[in-house]
Amino acid sequence: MGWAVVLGVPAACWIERSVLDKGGGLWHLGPPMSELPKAYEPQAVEAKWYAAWMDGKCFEADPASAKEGYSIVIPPPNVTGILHLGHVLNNALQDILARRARQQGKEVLWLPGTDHAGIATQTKVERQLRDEEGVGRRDVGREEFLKRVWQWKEKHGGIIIQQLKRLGCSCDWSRERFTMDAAYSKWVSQVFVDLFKQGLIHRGKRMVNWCPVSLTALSDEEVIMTPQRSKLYTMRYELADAAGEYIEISTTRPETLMGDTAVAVNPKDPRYVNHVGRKVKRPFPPAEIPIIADEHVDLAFGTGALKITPAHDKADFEIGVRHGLEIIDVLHPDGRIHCPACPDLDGLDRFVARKKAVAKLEAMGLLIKVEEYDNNVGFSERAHVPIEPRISMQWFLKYPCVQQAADAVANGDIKFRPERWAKTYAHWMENLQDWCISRQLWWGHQIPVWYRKDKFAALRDAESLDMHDLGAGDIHVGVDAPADAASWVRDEDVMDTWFSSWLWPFATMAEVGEESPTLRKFYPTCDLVTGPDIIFFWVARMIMAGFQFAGGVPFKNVYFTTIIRDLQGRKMSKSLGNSPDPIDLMEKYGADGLRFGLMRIAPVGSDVRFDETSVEEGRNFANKLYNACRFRQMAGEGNAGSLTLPERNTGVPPVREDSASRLSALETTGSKPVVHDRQDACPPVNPPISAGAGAGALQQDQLPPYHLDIIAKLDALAAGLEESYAEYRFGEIAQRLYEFLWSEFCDKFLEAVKLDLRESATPEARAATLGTFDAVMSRYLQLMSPYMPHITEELSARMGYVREGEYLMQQVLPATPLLTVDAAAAQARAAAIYEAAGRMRNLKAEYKMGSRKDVRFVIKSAPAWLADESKVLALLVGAAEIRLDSAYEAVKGTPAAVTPLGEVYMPLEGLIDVAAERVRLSKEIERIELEVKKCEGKLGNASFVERAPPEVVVQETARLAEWHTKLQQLGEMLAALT
RNA sequence: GCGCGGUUAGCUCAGUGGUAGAGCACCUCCCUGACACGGAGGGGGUCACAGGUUCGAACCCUGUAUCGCGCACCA
Repeated sequence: MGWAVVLGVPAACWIERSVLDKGGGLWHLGPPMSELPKAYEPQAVEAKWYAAWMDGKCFEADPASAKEGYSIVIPPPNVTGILHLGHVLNNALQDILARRARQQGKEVLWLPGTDHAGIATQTKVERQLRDEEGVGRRDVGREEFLKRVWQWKEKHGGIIIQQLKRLGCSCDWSRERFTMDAAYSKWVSQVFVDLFKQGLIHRGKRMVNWCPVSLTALSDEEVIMTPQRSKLYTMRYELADAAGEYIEISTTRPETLMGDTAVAVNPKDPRYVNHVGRKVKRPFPPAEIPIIADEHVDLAFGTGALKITPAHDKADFEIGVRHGLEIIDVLHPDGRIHCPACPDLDGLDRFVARKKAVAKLEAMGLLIKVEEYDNNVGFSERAHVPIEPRISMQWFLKYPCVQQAADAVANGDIKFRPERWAKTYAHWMENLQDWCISRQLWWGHQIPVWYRKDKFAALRDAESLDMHDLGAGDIHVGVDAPADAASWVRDEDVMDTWFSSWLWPFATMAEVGEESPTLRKFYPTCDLVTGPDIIFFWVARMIMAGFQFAGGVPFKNVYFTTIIRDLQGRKMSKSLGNSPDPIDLMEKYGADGLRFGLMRIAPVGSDVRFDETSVEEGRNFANKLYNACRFRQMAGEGNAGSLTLPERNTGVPPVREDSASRLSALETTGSKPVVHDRQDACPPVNPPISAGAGAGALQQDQLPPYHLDIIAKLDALAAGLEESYAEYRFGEIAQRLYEFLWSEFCDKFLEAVKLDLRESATPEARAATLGTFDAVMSRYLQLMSPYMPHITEELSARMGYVREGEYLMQQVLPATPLLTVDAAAAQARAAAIYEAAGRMRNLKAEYKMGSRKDVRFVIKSAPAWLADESKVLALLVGAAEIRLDSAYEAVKGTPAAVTPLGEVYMPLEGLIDVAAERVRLSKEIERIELEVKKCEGKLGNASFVERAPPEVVVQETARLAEWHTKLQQLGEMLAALT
């Protein structure tokens, strides 16, 4: 029984069975089929192998291993997240790195997990609460609300983890972490306490970015500056001491004028030298406010006079502090106006109030003009509404280890790729502002600070009270609550989500205070793969935390991915609906196809425009690979033993029991293969074609040129990949893999050796060819494996390149080249033949015989060795015969070409029915003459030339020229026939 | 305003001083025993523009245009 029969069961069929029968039991063949499916069907194969890898614990990292460690921590996706193409790119890259490291014999830890995503998650659950129960979070209370969030997380959270598995990610899932895990939370508190004790964390009233929808403070990084088309209002305030005299002021925010406590001008402004120190009348609520002089005011902008609203603008606040101005807050936290003195505005939304305030000014005759104006407005990253600068009591962190962190990147201890991001990083590090780490949310790590109950109310009410005003006995900062908890009350705020994320590389590997073997083995991590958009949010902060808490850099290399855009160059986003669902793409093209397609385009250049056709290419490539192997199966067993059915179903696809014999296809028949221990650091997947095995073994120097050529090219591929990996050039790797398989292996080698697999071939030729195929393909599949893990595993198993119970993904890549002899001469011959074949096919096509098989060629002055290869050449060219004849005298007009193999002639006689061909040519000529007439008629028509668009005329002219050329060619061919 | 990146075939993109490339799309022929998710052949580019360096420039330098991104300002 041969392979064709075993593999005759459609993949999907036996996979289903194997899944159903997964506990063991006999595996039976379905109804016999004649052939493997022609097209590769990835879905079931991918699911099957992922399950097998998990069963085999292939992804689990052993800190006790003697092997060199290699580690990556995943950038934890939001627990609410749904997989998008950015995730796919990012995680496919990490998977490639992890799988490649395993092939290099390293002990690999790819540590996965999710992020609790404070605002995003809380918002989601709040919305659900509102939709389903019609209540807000305050209605249910903090404790109950948090219970709901956890419930939601257990039920819906982590969808993205399942999706990453679908993609084939080889994470050590036994170590999955969540930023709200108890152990992780302890780290967060501990870090807060430590930093507090060092005096780096403090609490105070400051101007922060306030999100009126989420009702929380945001860090500067969470504010997105967005260009807006706004209006610039110019109004006038009357001078208090000179009725009828005004000062003109421009503003974009008239709705905050109730909070104005001054008007500022530049001290150098000649227009206003006489104004400084006087007072103007604020229109509503009526008040007299001073005109002050401050350097900050730009003389050139607007009227040169600036209204100062210290409560609602960062710059105004600073001016207010400098001049000791009163701070009047006229906004509620949710963005509504708070101004009882103006009842008509009080309680209105800020944007509604703006219109009303303008109307009021106009009615009072104080509005001068309204202009269209483009400016930038800060938007909340999550809630997508304009933020409000707002003064509030918050916790701030002064960043630790800034200099060390900056130096680490500058001096190359941490290497950024592409390197240019180092500059962006350096710039940010030089301009650090304190980090506002408190958030007025419930979902997150609560600030580990307790206040004495009796003092707490005072703290809350007295807005000026700073934490540092509290006596040491009134505040407790610690990981655990104070002993007499009843008399304390905890700070209500939670921490910014990034305040937990920045600990990720080490907090996932060890508990607080734990002597962790994992940390010792795998920290610092080797590579971090992430998007440049979170270089400040996450990367920079992790580096600082690494120095502060883990004694050094958290990673050695950072690979910044590209941003995936749509074909119009827009960012992928849910609201635009331009983001294809990766799961759909995987259903359609397979995870391997998606991975490979993305790898070919995405990791190069800056941004990348995503086009589904690239995924289609990936799918097509997988199919090509599959069919190359299918070809091998159809060619039969060669000198290998016969097939038997696997006795047990292990959840792994059926593999020949004696698959080892395939591994030694060219070794002595009957010799027992060495069985490699799983722990063996370097088991060869497939021994190189033996150069010295026992009787019957083929020597490499006896192989035909095509064989040596492809072996040499495989070695070159392996070496090339080594270089590309060293430079993280993932697109280049994909391209090299693609070209080898398609252009070299399939288009050349496979075509050249087909004769060796025909019935008529000698057993030796057949054995040599199958052996070469297996040697090259087995190693190629291994090289391919990090990019397309599923199909390569499948094919390696089916082809018997990997023993039952073992996995390709665990095999170490052999360092030795396959080639053991000098192949330069053979490669030169192969190259000459391939090139000559191309030239000869050109000739055929030129004479419109591209698809005919009865063409005969004569080669004059051919090298002697070509005699052995002329049949192969004939096959490559698609010729009936290739004659080597040094004495050949070509008839005049015989088509000819110069090739590396000598002059090649393509005599036409006997090829075609001359009479019929003449008729055909004559008819063709007639047809074209007609076209020419049409063309000429058109171009001769004055009104066409004048009225038609110029490009159409040009096109028509070009067409005419083409017809003329063609006509001449056909004429020559006709002449050659007579 | 400062900085970074891009501009190469119809499209998406490679290409670090030596004859302009790939895939897709297009045209012609072919369902030939691995593959039509395929094979053979073909057309198509003033490498954004202008200077410069060089024997030689898509590539190095200078400037311009244009698109995108980041930072700062924005009354």
